[in-house]
Amino acid sequence: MEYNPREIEKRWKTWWDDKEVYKVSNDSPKPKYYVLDMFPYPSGSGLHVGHPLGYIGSDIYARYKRMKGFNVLHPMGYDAFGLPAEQYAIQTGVHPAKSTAENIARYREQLDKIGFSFDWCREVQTCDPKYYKWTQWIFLQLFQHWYCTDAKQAHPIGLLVEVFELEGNARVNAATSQEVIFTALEWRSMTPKEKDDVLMNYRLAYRKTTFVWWCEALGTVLANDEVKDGVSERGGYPVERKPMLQWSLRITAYADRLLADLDTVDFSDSMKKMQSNWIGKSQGAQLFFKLAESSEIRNPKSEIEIFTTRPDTIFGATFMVLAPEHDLVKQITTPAQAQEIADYLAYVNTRSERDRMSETKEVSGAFTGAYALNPFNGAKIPVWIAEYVLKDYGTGAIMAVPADDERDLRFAKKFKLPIVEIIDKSMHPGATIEDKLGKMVNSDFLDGMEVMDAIEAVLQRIEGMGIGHRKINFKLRDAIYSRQRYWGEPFPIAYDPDGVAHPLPLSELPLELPVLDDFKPASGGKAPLARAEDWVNLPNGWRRETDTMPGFAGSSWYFLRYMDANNDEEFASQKALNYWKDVDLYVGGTEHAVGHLMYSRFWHKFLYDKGLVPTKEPYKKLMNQGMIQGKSAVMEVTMDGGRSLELHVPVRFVDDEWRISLENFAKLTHIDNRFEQVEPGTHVAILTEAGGKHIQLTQRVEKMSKSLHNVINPDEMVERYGADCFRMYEMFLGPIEQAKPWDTKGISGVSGFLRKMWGLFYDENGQYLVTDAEPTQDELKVLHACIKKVTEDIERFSFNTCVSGFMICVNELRSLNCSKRSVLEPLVKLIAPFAPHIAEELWLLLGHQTTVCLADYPVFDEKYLVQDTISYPVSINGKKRDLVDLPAGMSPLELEQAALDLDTVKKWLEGQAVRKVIVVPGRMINIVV
RNA sequence: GCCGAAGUGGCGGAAUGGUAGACGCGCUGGAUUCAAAAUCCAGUGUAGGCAACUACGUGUGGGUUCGAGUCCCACCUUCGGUACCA
Repeated sequence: MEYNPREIEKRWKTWWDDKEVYKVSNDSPKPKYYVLDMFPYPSGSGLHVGHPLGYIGSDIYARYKRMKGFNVLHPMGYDAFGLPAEQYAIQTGVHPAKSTAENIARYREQLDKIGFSFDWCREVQTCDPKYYKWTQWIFLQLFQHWYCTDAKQAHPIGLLVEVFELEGNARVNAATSQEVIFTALEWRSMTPKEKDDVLMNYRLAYRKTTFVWWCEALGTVLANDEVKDGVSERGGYPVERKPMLQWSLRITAYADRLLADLDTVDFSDSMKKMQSNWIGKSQGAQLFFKLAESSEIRNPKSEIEIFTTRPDTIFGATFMVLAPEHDLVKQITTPAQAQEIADYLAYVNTRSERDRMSETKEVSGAFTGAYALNPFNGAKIPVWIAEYVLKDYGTGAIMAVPADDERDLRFAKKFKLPIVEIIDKSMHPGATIEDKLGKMVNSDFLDGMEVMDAIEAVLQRIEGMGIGHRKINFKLRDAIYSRQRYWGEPFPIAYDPDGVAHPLPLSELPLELPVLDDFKPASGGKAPLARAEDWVNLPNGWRRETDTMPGFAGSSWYFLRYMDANNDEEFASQKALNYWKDVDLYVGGTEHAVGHLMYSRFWHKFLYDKGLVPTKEPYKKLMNQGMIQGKSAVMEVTMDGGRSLELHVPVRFVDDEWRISLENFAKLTHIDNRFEQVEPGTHVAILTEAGGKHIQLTQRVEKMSKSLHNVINPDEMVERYGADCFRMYEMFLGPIEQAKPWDTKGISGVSGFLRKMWGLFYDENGQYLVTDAEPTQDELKVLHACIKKVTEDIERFSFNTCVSGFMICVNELRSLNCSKRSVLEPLVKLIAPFAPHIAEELWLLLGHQTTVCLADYPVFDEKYLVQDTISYPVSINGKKRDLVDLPAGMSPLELEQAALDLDTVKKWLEGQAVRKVIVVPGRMINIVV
């Protein structure tokens, strides 16, 4: 009987489905283990070989844990709302629901071929109303809660209203954007709309006019992490800052906890670092600078509020800078400077974010004409505006200390502003401007103090004088939660004629998307939903919110839904939540480091505050899988006129020497119309030609992508080599967390290995070879060495070395001619997580009736690994000179003597005295001369 | 600029401070075949030598150690994150 993966794999897939082998119960005496993959967005181009890498790793681990006696939850689903389906709908008129369903079906088909042990009964699709009912519900919970910074947790908004009724907001410590203090009396006299506006400043989901990233091409607002390098992450379109009324989530309320609890989770250091940088906690002081009296200023009472981490440098503050968008700019600009400021603001407006980023060394700014007073010595300091101060960070205003800040220094030099030295760093040669080192000078009462002491001294003085206070600032900003798009969750919110936002009752959830046939954004920054007038306008005169939720809404809690995916009464039952608790192993790409992971950690903490989930963190351990890169074929062409072009040639047209024939080259115009510009020999100089019949191309390792024409389809690999082989080869490529190029050639090695393993059961004549004979010591040693290696390596997610361990084992069993049941049976169990189909088939051949997936994982026994002789390397001065087999159990002294007696050693020692001999029993012998 | 990860044969990669290059691809030679594919056997870091063997070898330069791919210091390169964060 020959190894026929196609036939075997098909049969076992059906068998697993029929027997519901992978169905998981929420009711089990076994310990739980939750293995989760980051669910995919089902794109139109299907899976390429890079996508399943993490899924295979997690599937191996899930299968391993199952055989180790755990009740393993290993689900899969789809992040199914999103822009591409909607863009596609705008272009083709195909409803996003339809194209998404088709893409999901395609993904499912591809995933099914690879033999994953997913429990598909628990599948979630974020665009399914049964699912987004609960996304909407959690949003409403956020809407109906505020964050109390005293209790360090979320409380119902009703509690806040009670306090307002009793005593106003003066003593409420909350994460809030409310700036005005009011009394109980003032509260009670507010109109409903005014009250709603106040409460909005406290809600965890709130509506506010904010400067947002507006993307004209996509017709929507984007979140910070959806904007990369000044363009939209999806599509690469330009974006601009624009003030708009938007829903936001107050993630900043949880900044401190999101940072602190990183210590409790098992993420890589780099991942933790990325998150803590994103949160960006800094300690300093918030303080106020009064404006100098002047009849030219419209509002001389104003103060400028600043944030600084270096209050000690205040005597070196020779000017102040406001962000161009700062509210005070209009009020304080003097008539004499009005034109200059207007010109500068106009200039800032023309600058795209990309311009701003590309020239960070170039400073620009304008003088407002106003002066502020140094609160300590009353010195008059000019107030400027400049691009380098950001509206969203701190208070949008700074005191500029050119002597101690590089940017301030550049600015001072350019605009000829004074520079006052305040820190003597002569004691610390090599210290940089950022180092908090040196002695204070020219600084009044701080003179002579070390920087660290001066910071504390000035903080105490500031608080004593009542001009400011200590403050912790975060870089993290609230997450913009509105998208002016169709294909997302509708907000379960309606506005009354006064514009007060009202939540929909639970009984009206899910609020389903209305059916539309035109998905283009409506005019004026309005979402497509505004077109569905019957849906928007309610009988009582209220209007529905027409924005939809962003991509991260559905993905912020999906891991909880898997625990109880078909529950219509709750997002998941408390019983299920308390059984599964949290994700033990989460596998996914690094690209979600700051987006998805932060949002879902935030939602989880909120649900924890509400007592709805039992754990503070959703993910115990995070594994990052590396990218599988493609090899693309690049043709560099120089057009007439010297313009050069880089074209990606589809790799299927490329031969082994990375060339393309002229014949195939001619076909390329049908694939990419850019090739129409390129005609060989005529108006194009092609880089290298080989023999006149081919064009030589350059190989480049880069991201696998449709546009680079270097995609390898997993279906083809499975079709040709089988799923088991594909799974093992993906693992064999290298460490799972590293990026590595795909090379189809190498797969034959794994394919040969599987056939060799099969060959232990059947010879080439189809003769069944397995016997019940007693295994020899050598055979048991080979087996147990493999059990030990594989088990240890699975535990540390080193799947590539597991595969080579299997290869070594099978090679050795072959050379021992071993086909004994007592050796092969454990081997089949051992390999089952990696190659489940062939394992089931061989398990059946060995006479078992039940699935190998639930067999006990083999345990290695040290006693088979003890060696009679040990092969000792003998070194002289650390250089290996000989190798000698010596009986195990020799004493160090005996080993030393045995080494010194060797001929090689004698030869090398000739004429030299032995100074020392180092013996590590079981390891090595080193002779020092 | 800052933060993080990584630099090992022709290639993917392996190596608790203790035999560098496991395993696989590729390549070379041989067996089988009319031939090819497939399969099997042997070899394969570089240089010199018929060989035994010798020298050199883990990005570069130093250091610690009996012994360094692994630890420490400085630098170079690549990749990822971040970007005027006060």
